[in-house]
Amino acid sequence: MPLKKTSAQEITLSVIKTACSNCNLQELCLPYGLNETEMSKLDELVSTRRKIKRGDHLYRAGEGFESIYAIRAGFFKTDVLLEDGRDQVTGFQMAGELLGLDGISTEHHSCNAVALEDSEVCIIPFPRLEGLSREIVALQHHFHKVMSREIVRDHGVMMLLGTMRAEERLAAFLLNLSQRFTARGYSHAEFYLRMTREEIGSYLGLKLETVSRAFSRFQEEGFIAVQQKHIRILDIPGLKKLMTHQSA
Amino acid sequence: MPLKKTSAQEITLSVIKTACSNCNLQELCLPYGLNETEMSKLDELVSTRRKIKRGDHLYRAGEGFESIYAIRAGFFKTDVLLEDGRDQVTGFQMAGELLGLDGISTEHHSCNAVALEDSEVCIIPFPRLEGLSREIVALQHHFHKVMSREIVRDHGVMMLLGTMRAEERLAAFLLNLSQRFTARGYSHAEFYLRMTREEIGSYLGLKLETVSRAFSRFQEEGFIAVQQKHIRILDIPGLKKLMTHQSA
DNA sequence: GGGGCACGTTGACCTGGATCAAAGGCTTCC
DNA sequence: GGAAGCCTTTGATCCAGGTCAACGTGCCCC
Repeated sequence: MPLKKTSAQEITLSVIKTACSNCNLQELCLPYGLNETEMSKLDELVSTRRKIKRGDHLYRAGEGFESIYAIRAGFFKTDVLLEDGRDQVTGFQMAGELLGLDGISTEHHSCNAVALEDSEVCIIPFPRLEGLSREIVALQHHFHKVMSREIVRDHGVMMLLGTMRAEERLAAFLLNLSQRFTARGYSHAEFYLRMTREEIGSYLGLKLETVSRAFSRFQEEGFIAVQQKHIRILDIPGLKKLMTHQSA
Repeated sequence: MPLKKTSAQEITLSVIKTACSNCNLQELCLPYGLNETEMSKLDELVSTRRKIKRGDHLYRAGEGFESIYAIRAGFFKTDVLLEDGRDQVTGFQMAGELLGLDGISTEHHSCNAVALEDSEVCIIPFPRLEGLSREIVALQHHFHKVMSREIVRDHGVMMLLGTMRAEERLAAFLLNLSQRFTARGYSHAEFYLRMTREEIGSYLGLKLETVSRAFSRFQEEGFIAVQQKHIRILDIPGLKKLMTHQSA
C-alpha cells in the first residue's frame, strides 16, 4: 500500500497484526490445531515482535535462553562454532518455523541465529509457553511434535552428510527448499536463494567450489536454471532420480 | 546371585524393581529433579519393562508410535534407512537415555532401534507422559530439556560429519563414549565397544576400513590400546588435541 | 553513477578416504 | 569342541572432492 509511513502508523499496524489468531502462518506454526478460545490465550503470550536486519543476530551461542522465536517473515540460518574456529551451518529457517529450541537444554543458546534477509520474529517467552501448554493439551502436543520434527530433520541431515555424494546432497537441498516454499504458497519451481554458496556448502559439508560446480553441472544437464541466487527448477523427477540412483 | 531362577521369582523381582523411585539411573533419566510425591506418580506410569535380546528390534521405522522407552540396562543403536537401501546409524544409546522421541512428530517411528546387547527398557506410554507433565512442572520442564538436548547432540554430529577428518571423528567418538561411561559410574578409560567397526563407520560417515586404520594409528601413537572391542584410553589430552588441532 | 569488493565460476592439481582384495582371528552355534 | 562365518586388519590402487589460483560479475554504498 502506498501510505506514507509515520511511526505512529507503524506502531498501530504492528499492534493490530501481532496476534496468532489472524496470522496467515497459523497452519505452519505453533497455533496449529488450536480452537478460538485457545488461540486467544496464545495471543496474549505471543504479544511482542522483533525486527532483525539482514546480517544481524537474533541470538548468539552462549547467551542466556529465555524465549523461543517464531519466524513471522524472513529467512535465517543457524550455525555452530567449534573451539578451533571451524563452524557449520546447522539449518536454514523460514516463515512459520521456530528458532531457539536448542537453548532449552542448557538454558543457554548453543548456536547462532542470523537473519539472511530483513526479518521479523514473534517472541515466545518459554516459561509462559510451558505454562500455557499445561493448560492447553493441543498446544502441548503440537509443541512436542515440533521438537520431535526437528530431531527427525536432523537425522535426515546426518543421513545426507554421512552417505550422500556432493550432487545428491545439493539435489536433496534444492528439493527440500522447493517443498518448503510450496508449503508457504510460493512457487515450487522458482526462488531466490538467500544464502551464499559458502553457506550452502557449510550446511552440506562441501566446499563452495564444489557447490558451484554442482550447480553448473545441474544446469548443463537441464535440471535447473541458475543465475546467481535465482534458481528455477526444471526437472524435479530428474533431481529425485539423481538423489536415489547413484552409488551403493 | 546363585539363586535358581523360577518364573515366579523373576516376576516378583521385576515388580519390586520396576519403579523410578528406586532406580539408580534417576539422575540421568526422566525422573531427574522430581520430589517424592511426584516420583510416585511417575512410578504408576512407568510400570512395565521389556527385555530385548541382542540383535532384536525395540521398534522399527514405520511402526505406530505409542511409547517412548527409557533404557534400564543395555546398549542400543538407532538407524535410518533410505529408499535406495543405504542406511546410517544415527546414534548409540545407553542406560538412562530415552529412545523413541523421533516418533512423536508423525506418530510413527522414523528409525529402527536395535539392541546391541541383551537389554531392558522401561515403557513410558506417551499420552500418559503428556498427561502427567501437565500436572508436574518439573517433569514437563525436564522432558523438554531432554528433547532439546537431543537436538543439540544432533547438531554436534552434524558438525562432526560436516567438518571433521576421519581421525578427528573417531577421537570425538571415543571421548564421547568415555564421558558417558564415566557419568554412569564406569571407568572412563576402559570399556568394551558394543558395536562393530562397520556400525561405528556408519555413525561417523566412514567406511569400516577407515575406522580400523584409525584405531591402529591411535594405537601406534599411544593414544589408546585396542584389542578387538576392548578399548583402553591412554591419553585423553592427546585425543582432545588431535580433535581441535588439525586443519582449518 | 561509478568504484570497490564480496560473491561466484572455472581450471589444474593433489590427497584423504573409498574401494578392492586377501589373509587371519573370534565368536557362536551346533 | 570344532567348524563356519563374521569381524577385523592391512596392503594396493583409485577417484571425488578439496585446495590453490585466477578471473568474472553484479551489488551496494558512497
